[in-house]
Amino acid sequence: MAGSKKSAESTGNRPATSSDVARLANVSQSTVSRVFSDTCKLSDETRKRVLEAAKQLGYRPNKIARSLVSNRTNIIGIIVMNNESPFYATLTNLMITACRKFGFCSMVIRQTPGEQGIDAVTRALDYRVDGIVVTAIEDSESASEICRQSSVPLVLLNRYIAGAGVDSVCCDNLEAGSLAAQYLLDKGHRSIACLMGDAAASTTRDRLAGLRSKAEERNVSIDWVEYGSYSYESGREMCRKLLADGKRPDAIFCSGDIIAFGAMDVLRYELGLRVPEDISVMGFDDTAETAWASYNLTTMRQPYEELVETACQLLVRRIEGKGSGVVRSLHACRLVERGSVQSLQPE
Amino acid sequence: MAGSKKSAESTGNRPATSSDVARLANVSQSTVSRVFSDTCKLSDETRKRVLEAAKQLGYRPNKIARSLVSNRTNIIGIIVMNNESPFYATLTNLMITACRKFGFCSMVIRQTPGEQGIDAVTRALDYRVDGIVVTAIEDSESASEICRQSSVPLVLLNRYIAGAGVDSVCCDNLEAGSLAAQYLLDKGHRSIACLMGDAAASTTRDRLAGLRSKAEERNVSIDWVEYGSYSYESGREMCRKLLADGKRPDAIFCSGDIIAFGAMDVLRYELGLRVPEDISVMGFDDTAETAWASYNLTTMRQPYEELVETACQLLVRRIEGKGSGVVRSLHACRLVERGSVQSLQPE
DNA sequence: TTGAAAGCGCTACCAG
DNA sequence: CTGGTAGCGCTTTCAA
Repeated sequence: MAGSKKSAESTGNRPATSSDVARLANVSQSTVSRVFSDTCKLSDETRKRVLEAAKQLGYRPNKIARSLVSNRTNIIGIIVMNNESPFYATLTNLMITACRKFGFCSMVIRQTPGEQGIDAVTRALDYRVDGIVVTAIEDSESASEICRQSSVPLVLLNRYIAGAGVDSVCCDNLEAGSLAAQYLLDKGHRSIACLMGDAAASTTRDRLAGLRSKAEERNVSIDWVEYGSYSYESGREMCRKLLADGKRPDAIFCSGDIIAFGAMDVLRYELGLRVPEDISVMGFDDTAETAWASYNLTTMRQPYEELVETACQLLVRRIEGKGSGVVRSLHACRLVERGSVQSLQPE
Repeated sequence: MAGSKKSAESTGNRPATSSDVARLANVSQSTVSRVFSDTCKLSDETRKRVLEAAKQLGYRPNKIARSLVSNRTNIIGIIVMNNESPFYATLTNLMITACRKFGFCSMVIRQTPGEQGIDAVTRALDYRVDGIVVTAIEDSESASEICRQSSVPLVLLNRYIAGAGVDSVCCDNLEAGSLAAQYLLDKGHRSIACLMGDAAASTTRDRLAGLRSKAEERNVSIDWVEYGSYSYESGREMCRKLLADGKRPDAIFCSGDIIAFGAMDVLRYELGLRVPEDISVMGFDDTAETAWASYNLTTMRQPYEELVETACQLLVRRIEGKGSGVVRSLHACRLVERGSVQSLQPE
């Protein structure tokens, strides 16, 4: 149709291609390509002419076409699930920012409730993403398997799989749990209840294990443990259930801040208890809301930036073919003391 | 190197291509393509053979290659900025889900602080996304201009540009503001202060305008208005500033829930005032935290799902080349009455 | 330093 | 219903 008029300053309505630019600048298409891929050996004169023509036509290289031949999309797949929680939302946002910093775009894939983890990964793989980051996901094993088959690097963020050959980056939940226990114990708390998220997650298990071992080291046993999920509602329910049994711990350790918020609200507004005067509450993650005056929650801070930066760096190194054995990168948490834990010491 | 062995059950380490499958199934490459693009006219026999071969090789069509020829990536660019706020995080998550429902993947692009809005859009355009959704962005005009030039559909979500020829989907902020005023007035409040987010945003302006016009209709003037941004900290600061001036309104209307949280916390924990007994607070958006017992915030609910669904539908229709003039889709908000507004009526 | 030509993996057209 | 063939817009040899 309108295709015959090829002498063109204008390219009709379709985006200009390198050939269009070449024609206008009176050079070969290869030369145009070279200008935009910085394969430096070009005369200034030619480069200038090309750049001018490109500008005139509003030319920008088509990354899809580039990807096809270079076998690199410069896209990182970010696979998420429970993104409603502030913790994961933050992690995802930071991850997108970090990817950008390393020159990558982010394809965010949410694993839908009914969906297998492997299907979410496959959707990313279909676009030939250069690498994949997984935060929460069900069935990470098969996900990692399919990535290996496609030889696409995968890193687990805030998760790990024992024994599996997958790179992972998390905080040292074991140590953090232990630190939390130590803090609570030092403050004189002896009966400590635990409100835990998803029992299947490595993070949940490690936090409890760390807490427990430190407590036992000090001859305190952790007898009251509830499991639920990382959500406000679950925090409420677990708290209700705990207290309904007539248990009255000195302190409640929650494996996530959002659980702590739910618990605190039940304690204060359903049971009429004061926090921390009547009962202490401790969280985990240090999401933005912890600092809000209504909660003012003492918590273990995850080193967000560090985690994300490391994960991204690791992934990029893999993408560039560097890197050797399986990496399991562990990062220290830090106690952030606010006002939700009472000191029971006579001092 | 290893390229000569083309008889292959295995394709080395690279992903299998349609040609690999064709060879194994003893059909032409075109036939393989047909099987996977559902151009139905194929004998069951052939289809079965192809599918089997594909399975054996772990073949999946390369969407990048498909995109190059079909001129459709099936990717939607989602451009966000202030994604720290729960409201935008929710919107983004829902948008990703909606895109998926319509068969699209999401490339999430965060406009970095120093970056021009147009650059963020350009990054998406470089990947030839089929359409773009913009929530927060600076300088939407030039963004919309470049989309028009590339003839890539754009829809503004929770924003609009007066006069510009851009599709937009938002809630009816004017009406919502008016509804909020009506509610506050009906409850007997006469001196109403406003803590507003970003003064430049159409949403902010409309909410205030709606509130103001309804108030004036009832002979109440709105004299105390602070501007800031949609953040907890800003909420705190505005509230401090408001009350430090010795002003003591009956009620404070906040143009976003997160502002209200900051305000409530200052009222309660810095000024020792009770909400709602001493002063009433009303929010806007209905983010998840509003229902938390600590806040229990009365607010105007944005119809999230409806907004997102509409935006996605609109975008998809544009992508498919349907649709006519500029659409400005407006959606009603609904008052959600919780416990942060006191009735001043003698009743 | 530049140009010509091949080809990335796919769709789509045209024959048969 | 199936195969051959021509590109999509780009990078990358290989020559000149």
